[in-house]
Amino acid sequence: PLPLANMAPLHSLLWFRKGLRLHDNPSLLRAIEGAERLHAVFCLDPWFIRPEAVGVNRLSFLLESLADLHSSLQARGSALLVLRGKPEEELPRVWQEWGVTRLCFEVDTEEYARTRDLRVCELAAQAGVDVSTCVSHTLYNVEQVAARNGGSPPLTYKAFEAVLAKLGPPPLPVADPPARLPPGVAGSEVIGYGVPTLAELGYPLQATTVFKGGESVALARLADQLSDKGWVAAFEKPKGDPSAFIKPATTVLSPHLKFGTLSCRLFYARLQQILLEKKQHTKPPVSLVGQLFWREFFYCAAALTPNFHRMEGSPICRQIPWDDNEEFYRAWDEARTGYPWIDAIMMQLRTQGWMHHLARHCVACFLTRGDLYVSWERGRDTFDRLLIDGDPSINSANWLWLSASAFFHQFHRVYSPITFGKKYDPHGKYIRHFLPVLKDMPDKYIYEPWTAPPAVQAAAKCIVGTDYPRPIVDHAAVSRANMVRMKDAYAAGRVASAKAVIAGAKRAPVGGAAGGPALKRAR
DNA sequence: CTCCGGTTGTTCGG
DNA sequence: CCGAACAACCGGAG
Repeated sequence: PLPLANMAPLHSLLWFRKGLRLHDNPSLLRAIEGAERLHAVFCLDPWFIRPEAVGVNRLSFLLESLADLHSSLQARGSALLVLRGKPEEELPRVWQEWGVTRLCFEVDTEEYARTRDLRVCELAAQAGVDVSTCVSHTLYNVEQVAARNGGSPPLTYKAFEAVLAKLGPPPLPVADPPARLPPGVAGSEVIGYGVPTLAELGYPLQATTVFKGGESVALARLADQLSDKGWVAAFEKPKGDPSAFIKPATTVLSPHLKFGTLSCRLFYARLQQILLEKKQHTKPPVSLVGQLFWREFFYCAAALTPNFHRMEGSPICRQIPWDDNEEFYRAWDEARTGYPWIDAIMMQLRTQGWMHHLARHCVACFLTRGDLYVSWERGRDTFDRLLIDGDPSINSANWLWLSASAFFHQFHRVYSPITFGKKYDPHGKYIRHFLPVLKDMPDKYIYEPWTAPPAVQAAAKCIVGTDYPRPIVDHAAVSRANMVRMKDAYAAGRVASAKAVIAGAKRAPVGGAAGGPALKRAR
């Protein structure tokens, strides 16, 4: 005889967070297994829904994604109900109101999400609601990756690739959901659960980005990007043109991967299909598959490294005494450093919420070790707010990289805010587009307008110091000085870690005393 | 300990 | 367009 509990009608609550799609959605399949009712919800958490945390472009992308998800669910006889409030309060309310017996959601490894989900799971346990989670935001389970690396996340891409080789290919996408989904709440019960407008959420301005959210858009973009198989096979990330803005040099699928409107496993599977047909193709780390692996590498490191998002207390972050220079930070943030290449990139960030990877490198290097010597955490926060693909793990990881705080340590390789962009865009089309005040500056001075003779500035209707700022620092001088400061900071770190090793050896003289190879350097 | 390789630097000389 | 010098870091392999 079946236990009585199994006889109770199964009412599933599918909680969307990332993973805003119907394709390759194992949590959705889990939720409908034997379910009499399915309630699909998204919760607008006030923690995120504030302009200081999430800019209008990313929020707009999210709302478009929710609307698209809702219409796809509607086409299957279901609906997306948008809750407003803290998940820890809203979910218990609806699972009581709707008689929910099972809660399904996708694993999210982000710091905030882990704490939130742990709390929600506790509340579910108290309420007698079963919880079921699936890994589908990443190719692999990050815990398994770390386990196969001896219990800690790999710190180099090479080591990471070696672990993936041991794990074998990632899971294939799961089947699409059926054409009809179980019913949820209906009629007057759904009133107040629609997708809100920006204004309703306290965002007075409309989005300015050209990039749109939603699973439909993501799948169309994927198909479009993969239609040129030669391009896919020849893709080499560092060879892209960061100044291309009409037709970007990369796929711009990152916001869709961030929100899960595109499954990384579907993307991976489609890439593999194409590469099988091609005799020769590029490989990780520079290929498109390599880009998915970078994403995975950074998710893994972020999920399993304590204090990953901070310098203090991080075991992998170099301790660097950055300058607390508010004016420098604000000039960078507000696109008024006086270096057109840098300011144009920051304007692209503000208007589109997306820049080419190498463009991000230039402004990140400039803010930190290259020129302004401001902490990577400040720049990270700006990116986190304004990028449409802003994802804490990947964002912090890249800032750690560019500031030579972790993963990358060749701090004497500094991007020039003048010559780097010039290589790709000698006429400054990119600068002229994002900084219209410079549109009539002659090519010769477009990257260094302060060197233009006064008559030239007057003719271009752009007087440096009045219409466009003078350079905030002398790049040649400060970058040289900063390299010395970085060298000193690294040296101080080595001294500190040597002391830590000695102290550790004194504390634990038993066991592997001779040489102590097990002792990890603490920085 | 040494040595090697590291997604994406710049500048100069040819 | 290409290689070398520049100045020199790290983690990981051996």
